[in-house]
Amino acid sequence: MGRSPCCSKEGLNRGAWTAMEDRILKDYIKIHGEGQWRNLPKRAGLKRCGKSCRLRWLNYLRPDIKRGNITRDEEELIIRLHKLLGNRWSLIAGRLPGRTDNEIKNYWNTNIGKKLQDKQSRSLSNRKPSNRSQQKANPTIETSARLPSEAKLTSCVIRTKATRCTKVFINVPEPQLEDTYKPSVLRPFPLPEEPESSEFVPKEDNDPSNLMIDLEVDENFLSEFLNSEFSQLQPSHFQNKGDSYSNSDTCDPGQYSSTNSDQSLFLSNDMMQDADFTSMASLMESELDWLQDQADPN
DNA sequence: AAAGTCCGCAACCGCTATTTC
DNA sequence: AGAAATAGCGGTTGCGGACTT
Repeated sequence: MGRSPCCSKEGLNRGAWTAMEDRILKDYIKIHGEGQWRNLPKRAGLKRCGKSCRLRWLNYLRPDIKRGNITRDEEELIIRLHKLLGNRWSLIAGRLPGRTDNEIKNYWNTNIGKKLQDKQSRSLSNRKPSNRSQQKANPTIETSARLPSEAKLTSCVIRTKATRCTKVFINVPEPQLEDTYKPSVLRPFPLPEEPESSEFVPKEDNDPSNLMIDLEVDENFLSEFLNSEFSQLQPSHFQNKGDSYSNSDTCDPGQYSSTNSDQSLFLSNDMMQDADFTSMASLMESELDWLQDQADPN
């Protein structure tokens, strides 16, 4: 399906915005509101493409943008949310009022990701001589955009292209009849400050017992999930597409796919003591409770 | 003081999902 | 039904300031 470019690039300004342009855009949106980005530049008299205007507004000019350094609390929240959501920066930003996805993404790439990587490499070198394959096997290394593609395969949440999340993949655990859910298992990968020898022992990703269920999630499910009372969500939000372990849309869990169809929020085997919806909801509810507490202790 | 390097951030790019016609 | 338009997302780039040599 051919698409015309969002704007004709001829005669348009590029690069940093001037104070004048900012003012024009701000004033225009104050009067006419957001939206209609394609037509906005022409109407406002800006020599910018609509996309650029939208980005400038969302990431910089919006009145509710919080400026200033990311606090320690915010950083911790970002780390937690990133463990839960992967590189879904807009979802993470949604839990941090006043922060933009771009800001969080940049912060992650320049600060947190680097810290985690340093910690990781230090702990690896303390244990054994550095070994690429060992580093690759450790899921706590979340790679930044600038890392080579090989390194990206180490991540537990793989999204090679910008897509909206419409599916949830769950590893079905082996039957553990007596096990009941323990909140601690919700954090499948040790936090940076947690010792590696916690009770969590990652399973081999290519363990064939890790069946995957491709759950089709209805519209905006994840946002709903994050913003709603979990008790109000119904199992009907999911439609089991069946055994997708061998589904061509998915991939061998040990060789995370880099195809377009990979839109998974990956919940590891150890996050799930039970594969049914109730357990999944309670798992996420518990984690979100914790996050809520951090964001708003009252 | 000048040149080179590093790093953070804003902006851009290419893509998909959704909506509209 | 399907093409086009629009909105939104995450990855990547490049500018400019800070720092080092």
